[in-house]
Amino acid sequence: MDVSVKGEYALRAVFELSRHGAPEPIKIARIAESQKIPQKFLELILAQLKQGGYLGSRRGAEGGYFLARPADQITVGDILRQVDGPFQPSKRPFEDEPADSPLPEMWDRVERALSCVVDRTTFADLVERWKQKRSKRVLNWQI
Amino acid sequence: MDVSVKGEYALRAVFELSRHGAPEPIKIARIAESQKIPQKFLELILAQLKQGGYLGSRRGAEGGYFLARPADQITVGDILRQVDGPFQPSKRPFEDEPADSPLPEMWDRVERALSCVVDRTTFADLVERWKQKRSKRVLNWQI
DNA sequence: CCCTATCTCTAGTAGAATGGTAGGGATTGA
DNA sequence: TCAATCCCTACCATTCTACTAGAGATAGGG
Repeated sequence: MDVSVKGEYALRAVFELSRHGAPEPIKIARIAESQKIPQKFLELILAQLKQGGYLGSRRGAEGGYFLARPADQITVGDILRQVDGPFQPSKRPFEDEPADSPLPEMWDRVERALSCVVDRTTFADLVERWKQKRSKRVLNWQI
Repeated sequence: MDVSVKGEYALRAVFELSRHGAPEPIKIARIAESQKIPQKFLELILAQLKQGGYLGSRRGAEGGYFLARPADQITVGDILRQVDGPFQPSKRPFEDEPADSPLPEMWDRVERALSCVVDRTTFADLVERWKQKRSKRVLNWQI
């Protein structure tokens, strides 16, 4: 019931792109540095996210990655599912399980609860919260 | 974001004990058979659950396992945490993460959402639902 | 008091997943 | 052209998962 490091890296990378907002691409190296992700590993992750249609890229000098659609149309759940695969709490039918087991119904509830958070949180939301946190820190700093 | 087979087995085993309800112990072999769990694997799981204080056991002939406390005082979350370890969605502090990242807060929300299901569902609840399902089936069968 | 059914404890293990690394090849902007 | 960048394939060490094996401890029945 935990998220892989890869998943966390993917979220951080997409957050970095969302936060920047600008249309010009950002280099892998810069994302890797500012989010402390091993660069070569990040390359694989970003390729996977591009493959899923969430990111676009440009190669050559001054190339880099950018969001393929607005930040408010990409959810945390999208990204996690893309890199870690679908997260069913338990393998769905679970062969040879007694037919009247109450567990599948519970797994449904778990999945819905999870979905309520990850499929409703967009990267625009995350950026919003990050900005709020930031302005608070500056406020404290001024006092 | 999924539960191990071991976790699922543990839940099924405790459900089996809860469903039976009686104070006399139930044999590993019987649980293994009725819930389709490899017996030797189940032995390890049950030992772990006993170690956690959720089950008790008696050895020798006519021995077996039983609930160490009433089914309405054991939650799904208890059992999952005992066998799979604490499920933090992401490794808590996550070293070298930018301090103002909005992700930790989101992981908190995920954890709370998860907790709302697994820590509020007791085995008494599961047995209750199982009975309802069962009586419905019988009803259909009679028609 | 013995014998057998049961739990208990320690190891081992094949296969998959995780979290990377290495090294070059393809493109593009200047 | 050339240098910076993404792209692609392969590899690899370690850990985790889902078991299996086998012997030991113990309690009830006869």
